Amino acid sequence: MGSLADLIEQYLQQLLAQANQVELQRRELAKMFRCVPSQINYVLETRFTVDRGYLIESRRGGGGFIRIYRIQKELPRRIADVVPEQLTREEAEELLETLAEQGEIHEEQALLARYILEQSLQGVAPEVEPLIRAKLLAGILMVYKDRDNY
Amino acid sequence: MGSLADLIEQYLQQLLAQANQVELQRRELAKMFRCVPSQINYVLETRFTVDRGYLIESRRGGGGFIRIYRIQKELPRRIADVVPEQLTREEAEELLETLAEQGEIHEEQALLARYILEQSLQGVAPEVEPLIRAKLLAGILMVYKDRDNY
DNA sequence: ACCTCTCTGACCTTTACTGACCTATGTTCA
DNA sequence: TGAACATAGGTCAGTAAAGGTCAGAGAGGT
Repeated sequence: MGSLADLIEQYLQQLLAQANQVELQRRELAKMFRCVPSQINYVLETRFTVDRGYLIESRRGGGGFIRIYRIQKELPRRIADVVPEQLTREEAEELLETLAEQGEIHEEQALLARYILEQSLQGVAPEVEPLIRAKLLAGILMVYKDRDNY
Repeated sequence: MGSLADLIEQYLQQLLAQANQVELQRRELAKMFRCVPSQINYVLETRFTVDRGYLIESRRGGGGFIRIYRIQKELPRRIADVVPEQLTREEAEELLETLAEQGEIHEEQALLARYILEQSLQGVAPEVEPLIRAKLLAGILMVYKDRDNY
């Protein structure tokens, strides 16, 4: 950790922890972190995505702004609500990352889940892999959550 | 003993004795020990495996890093002692029953494990099934035990 | 001699960051 | 009114800065 992008992300998330909507000026923020304005876009594009529960709104020209909204993703009660029927590797990755970020699971648990997925899917026929991955992950999450139903 | 890999391992373990999570830069560490960066990967792959109770996380690109987490130390060994390399369905069944009886896991956890095994092994080629079943169960047990730490 | 563990280097992928150029919006004044 | 100017943010390609992978050479022990 410690890249500029990480710092900017932290700063914004800190603001978002207080209100769940924050407005900023790209130029100002860039000046604050001594970088080019497009760096701000980079941070927004890579860190504040819809997948992770954020929405971006912006306006150009005089009095322009960028607003970040945090979508109030209420916690799904059922694991099944969060894990689709099928999952590609990348989707599973993204899901775990999101869950960890939202504090649903610990970072270590996400890592362990990744490992289990990886190990277990060795030698599985490619056409059923996404299906099995989904069921497996659902199972693992159930264990983490200790039941919650299925 | 006395190989470079051993030295690097010692160094890292020393750091891990203080905090149970350590972050490093591959290039820096390599420079420190006057070796090529991929040597660090070798050490991580051979010494800091999940079997031995470690998890690795990393990021590439500018500001990249490698993080080593230590999960509970004795746990992986104990699980490896209990779960064989391969398991038939019946053997897995029996093992779960025994573990539940001995109070190692709860009855509900055994049920859930059965469910996960069943679901996950759908469509797996028969010749690798016992292998995957074993790894999967080991992973599940690791998760069960791991969960108790949080 | 052979086997296993170490170690290296060439090549690859991912992530971060910058700068040039583009588009949209507001303001001023002939 | 509308043309020119000022002030925002957007896009994208290119470069730099990490870590990952893998085949094969080297070293040490039996």
